[in-house]
Amino acid sequence: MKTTRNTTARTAVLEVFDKSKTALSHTEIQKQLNDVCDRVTIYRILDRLVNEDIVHKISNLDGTVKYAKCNHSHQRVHIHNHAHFSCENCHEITCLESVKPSYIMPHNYKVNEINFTLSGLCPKCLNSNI
Amino acid sequence: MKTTRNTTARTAVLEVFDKSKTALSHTEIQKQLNDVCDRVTIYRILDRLVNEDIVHKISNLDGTVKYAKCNHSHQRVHIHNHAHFSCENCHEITCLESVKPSYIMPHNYKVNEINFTLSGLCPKCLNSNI
DNA sequence: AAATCAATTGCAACATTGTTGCGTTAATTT
DNA sequence: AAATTAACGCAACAATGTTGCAATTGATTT
Repeated sequence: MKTTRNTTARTAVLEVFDKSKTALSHTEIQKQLNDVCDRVTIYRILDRLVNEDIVHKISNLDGTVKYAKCNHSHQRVHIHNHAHFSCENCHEITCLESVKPSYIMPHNYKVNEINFTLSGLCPKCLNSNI
Repeated sequence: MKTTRNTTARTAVLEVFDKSKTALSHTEIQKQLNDVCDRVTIYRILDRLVNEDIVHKISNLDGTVKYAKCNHSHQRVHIHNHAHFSCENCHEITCLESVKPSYIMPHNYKVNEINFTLSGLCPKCLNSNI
């Protein structure tokens, strides 16, 4: 079977996530890593982290893709059904762990996953900007 | 001021939308158009149609972008706050006009737009596949 | 500690998707 | 029919993501 290894690049990526309170794009991670490893390696590390359920992938409204570390230390099984907030001003994406939408589906659909993204102004920009 | 023109390419794109019951990607539209116009032209037409509120743009979970014609003939003001369903099997995206999530936001956020995408199996694949 | 094995990496090359500038074409107005 | 300018085609570019392969390195075994 495949075992996963703790490489320096992987550790560096995880450290970047720990330092950040918001979700990060591949490019943002690359800039913070400052040539620790190749561009391609970051893509592969992110793929692995997503598969291992350590990081989750967020597709934003504007087509950008970001990644955030999951905080599900206490949960056995982890479902990414929380909401994300995307700020139109500073473009930061934050997880709204507490926001879980309720909805009623038509019959004959089997829902496996939901993605709920809200956009607008985050508290920081709402206060400073107006 | 800028006026919008009814060109053959634009008409052709709108016809493709009318023929389709699901949301379409740029590539899908291009294939159906069969060299009616250039690739770039399709991008520009789609941009315009989105601006004119005739078509809405859907960013999918997997990062793909699709477009669908709005049906809001009867409404004065149109808000795209309905849900979309993305089938994991056939990859079709359909608008779930009736599904509107309810949710409670933390304070200090100003929500301007929401994107609610569900994925799983659509009725067609749910019946035929299993 | 050295050998082994496979997971991981770097590099180069490629694919896809979307954008921009500019000269030309054609839809609409007069 | 002529004038105006929105829309177009083309070429070139940019961003993002993928793939193949040889070299490297982390973990395990001897």
